[in-house]
Amino acid sequence: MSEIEQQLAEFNIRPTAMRMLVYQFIEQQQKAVSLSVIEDYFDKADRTTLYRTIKTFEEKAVVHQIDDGTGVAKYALCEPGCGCDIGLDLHLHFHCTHCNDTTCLTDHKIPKIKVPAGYIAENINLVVKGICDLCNRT
Amino acid sequence: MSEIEQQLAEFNIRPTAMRMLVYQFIEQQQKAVSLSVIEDYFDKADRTTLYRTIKTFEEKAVVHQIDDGTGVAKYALCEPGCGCDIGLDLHLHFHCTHCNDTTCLTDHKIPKIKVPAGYIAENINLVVKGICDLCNRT
DNA sequence: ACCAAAATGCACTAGTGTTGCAGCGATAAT
DNA sequence: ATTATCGCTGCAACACTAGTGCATTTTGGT
Repeated sequence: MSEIEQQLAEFNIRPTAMRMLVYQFIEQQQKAVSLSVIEDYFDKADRTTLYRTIKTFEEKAVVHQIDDGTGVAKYALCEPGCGCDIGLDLHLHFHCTHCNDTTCLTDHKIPKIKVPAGYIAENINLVVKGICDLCNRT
Repeated sequence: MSEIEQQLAEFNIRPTAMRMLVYQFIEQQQKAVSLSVIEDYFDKADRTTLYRTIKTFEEKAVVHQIDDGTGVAKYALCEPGCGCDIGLDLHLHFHCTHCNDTTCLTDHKIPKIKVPAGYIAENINLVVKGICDLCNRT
């Protein structure tokens, strides 16, 4: 039983070949990936399969969806303390307007936000836009 | 010269009938509106015209685009100190997951966010999701 | 009134997200 | 081992949003 197989099993996901490959691919990336990127990489596989694979991962809190304002959903692996398993996604994301990459800043937590009386805050999405480390140096 | 005509003139926008109507409509809303909502309201007008009207408003910093995570762009009037005129959009937005409405919380500013060394933060998008005042009371 | 420029309307394209359905393979029950 | 079942996969199709090119109309300036 491979390592990836074990990890998927922990999330109660049946470890099919496709799922293991997709998991491995997302794991290798240092950034959040969109569905189209995954499609391009696995050009043999069907769009729908990849779509549903991601949906499954999302439901089981393997990955979380990131909306960086570009209009396309991106996904990144959840990490311990990520909060995704309890429906929260309280770390912030950085979107580089130069290379268009989006990364999780897991160790930078979102500060406490006050909302007006009568409002109930359940979740927070915070995306910082700017120039990333890599683009800044070149 | 009507009041709306004057306001558009201040932004260097030629006050056509269509634009004045759209401006008036957005102004009347207490929430951010999507393009489809505007289309439904002005069912006589062409989609493209409304689309380009909004684009013009956005370029001239009359309205700002809001990405609340629903996948469709919404728009709301800019206000003094909104920051849109200098490319910043530093107030936060509230998206009600119950009624799907998104509102500007203009008087609630975004706290200072720290980013890792090497990163340059240029703009911040902060959307709080939850239950709004109105939905909470009913 | 006339002309140039801008605004409008129509047609069309592209991309993303989503669903229904049929086939196939793995798994479980007999 | 055979069969029944369930879930995964692939194909096709649809809905919606965003965007573009071009012809036509409207607008503002002279």
